[in-house]
Amino acid sequence: MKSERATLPDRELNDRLAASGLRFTAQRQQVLAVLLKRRDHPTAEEVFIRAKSQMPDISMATVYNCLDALTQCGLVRQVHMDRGAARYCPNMSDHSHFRCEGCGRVHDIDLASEALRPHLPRGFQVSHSEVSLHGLCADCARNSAARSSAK
Amino acid sequence: MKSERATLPDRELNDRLAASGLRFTAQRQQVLAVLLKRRDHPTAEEVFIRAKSQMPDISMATVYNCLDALTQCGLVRQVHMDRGAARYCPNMSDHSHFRCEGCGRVHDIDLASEALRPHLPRGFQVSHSEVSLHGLCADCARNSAARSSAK
DNA sequence: TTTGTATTTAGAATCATTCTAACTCTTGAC
DNA sequence: GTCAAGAGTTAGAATGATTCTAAATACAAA
Repeated sequence: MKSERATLPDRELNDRLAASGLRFTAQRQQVLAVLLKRRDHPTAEEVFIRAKSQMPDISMATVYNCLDALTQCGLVRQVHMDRGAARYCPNMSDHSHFRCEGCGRVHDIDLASEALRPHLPRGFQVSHSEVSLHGLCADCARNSAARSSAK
Repeated sequence: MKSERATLPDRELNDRLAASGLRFTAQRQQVLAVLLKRRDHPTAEEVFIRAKSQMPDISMATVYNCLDALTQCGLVRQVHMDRGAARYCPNMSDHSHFRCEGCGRVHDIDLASEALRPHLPRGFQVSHSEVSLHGLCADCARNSAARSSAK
């Protein structure tokens, strides 16, 4: 899980968009900035709220459009944890996600989906895979252990 | 991935339901029968259509209720592949799913989520995990290879 | 400039799912 | 057996996330 530069230069965004036949726009820049600032896997609605605080006229439809555009050009990934809203992640390395049932946070896990390939039946070709884990993160597990031994 | 008996006796269903404080009903029996008959991971709507052909008065709300009840008492699992409708699987062994982008079928894959545990950071406790794979199944991969070499 | 295309926007539409309230069926107490 | 209480079923309304639509706007190339 290598860390990426905190701020991706606009030039990079521009080039990536152009490579997919998409234009650089202030809204797309803003949405990407939101995702890079706090890498906490926000939902589209959370992205909307954060983006709106900087850019009050942005609309929900545009946030969805921008998230799509950024996903298309390979700067962002959609993450599906529960059955609820999709989340967005700017960490493009091959990794998995863990959602803590205690604090609700989604953690990046260094488990490459590439590692699953050997388990496939002969002849199957994987184009994409997703691993989602649920449980207690280290902090919450410690707290819950402490709580139950205290009573 | 051991195969289960094609028809689970009603007695078993009754016992499992009772163990969760639920009653045996004709609708729950019918919904389970649908899932056991064709183990093709149908959505709630597909279950509804199939159940309705045998039991014309059953409603969608009841199908959801029955699927919940069967999930609760451990006879059925929800499977989440795309962002769309949840699917239902009566294979309770620890396995994963592969959705073929060619034929749309969902295949059971003998990949225990238990196998992922060693990859977790120290202190994390997993209560549940799900692996979903996408690509081409052996049949579709073969067909697509044949098609592209023919042209 | 002009013109064509991409993008943004608000709101309507859609899809899967959950909720609600009325009705029905079971079960257990008498 | 009768009856009340609690489960379960039902249709339809409500919800939440997302996509679609149509009009307005902004760009980019000619």
